[in-house]
Amino acid sequence: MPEPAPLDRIAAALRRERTRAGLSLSELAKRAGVAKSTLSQLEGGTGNPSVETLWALATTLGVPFSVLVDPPRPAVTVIRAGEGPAVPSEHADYTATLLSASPPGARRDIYLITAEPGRARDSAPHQPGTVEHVVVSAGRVLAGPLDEPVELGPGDYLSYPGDVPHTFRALRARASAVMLMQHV
Amino acid sequence: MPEPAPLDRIAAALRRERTRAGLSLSELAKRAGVAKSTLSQLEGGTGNPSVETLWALATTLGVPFSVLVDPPRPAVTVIRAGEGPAVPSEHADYTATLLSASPPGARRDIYLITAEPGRARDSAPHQPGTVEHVVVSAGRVLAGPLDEPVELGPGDYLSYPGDVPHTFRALRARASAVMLMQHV
DNA sequence: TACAGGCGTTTGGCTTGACGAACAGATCCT
DNA sequence: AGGATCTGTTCGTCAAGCCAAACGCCTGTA
Repeated sequence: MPEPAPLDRIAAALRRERTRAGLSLSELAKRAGVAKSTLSQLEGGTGNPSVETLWALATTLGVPFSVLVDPPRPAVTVIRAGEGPAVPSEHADYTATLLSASPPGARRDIYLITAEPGRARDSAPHQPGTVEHVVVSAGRVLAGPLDEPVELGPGDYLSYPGDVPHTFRALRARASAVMLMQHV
Repeated sequence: MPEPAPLDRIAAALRRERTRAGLSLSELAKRAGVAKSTLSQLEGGTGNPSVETLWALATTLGVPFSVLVDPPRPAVTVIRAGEGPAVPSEHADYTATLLSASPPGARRDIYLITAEPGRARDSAPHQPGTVEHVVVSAGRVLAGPLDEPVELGPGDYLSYPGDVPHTFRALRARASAVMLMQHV
């Protein structure tokens, strides 16, 4: 056994989301098409629901599936321009700063990219299913898959598969962009 | 019944992730502590796994739980500055453009925010567990939880819980920012 | 050819989740 | 008081998930 399933977290999440929706146990069970005995046991921490059951509950609660299995947690974080961990790069005229690393379950990283005009910054394919999102803040850039890059200006948005070779390059003047790297 | 559970998606995801990991069905079943007959049926689309079973498979595959229940998808998308669906707002000097809506499973939206100086744009709490990430592109803004907002300049990054009242306000001059709204 | 060892499938039995009904407690109304 | 109608719980039955073992298929090797 690699790791125990979070059955008690599911129980807690179910109670939490149900009360938030203002539903009684009976009502939720009825709407979801689940026996209220089943739901009662689940909220009690007893039981190991099938995907079908949990899916029905999640959809009628209007919450994504993983809310019921993944833990919560937030906080306020500020990273000032120029601060934050810089990602190593081959050449100095390109910097990527990691603003928010993928917490388990969120599967995405947020970077601030700044690049001087000149050499392109080509990237090897990432994990299959990875998608990158770019919003340009300043300057003009050429970005996207190596075989069909797109020219972007301030405010432009681009998303493309990250599991193929892709590029990022500042045109004319220094450029900056926010990049969201989304792992499947 | 509110909606059929994505049992065939789970089947497909299992096959996909397993082959990506370079594991045989037998090997994965062995490592996960699951009978290979069970896994075989699951990958065949037959069956309705319990949370325990699916959890064991997900963790040994090293992927988050929701990868197995939510769909994939990529593509190249460009939204030029000023285009894209604008989110309705109370007052006209604040615009939020939806760049990438949360595909089921990714649970995050990407917005481009522009605001004129003046009235603050306060938001009511979102779904519990929501986290917002802001990277300022231009101008100076005051953003964050209503009771402890933070002043930000170009390149600054801020993240804060979205499930409490929060605000966004341009100081002095027009400001723009990229906002990632991450649902749990 | 024969055999060993990998693969993914199908089969029978045990275990257990899901269901409906019966249950006790709490309001509320007559 | 006595229904009436909620709440959430527990119990017995049935269906189904899970497991181990046996099976057929293919590949490499003696």
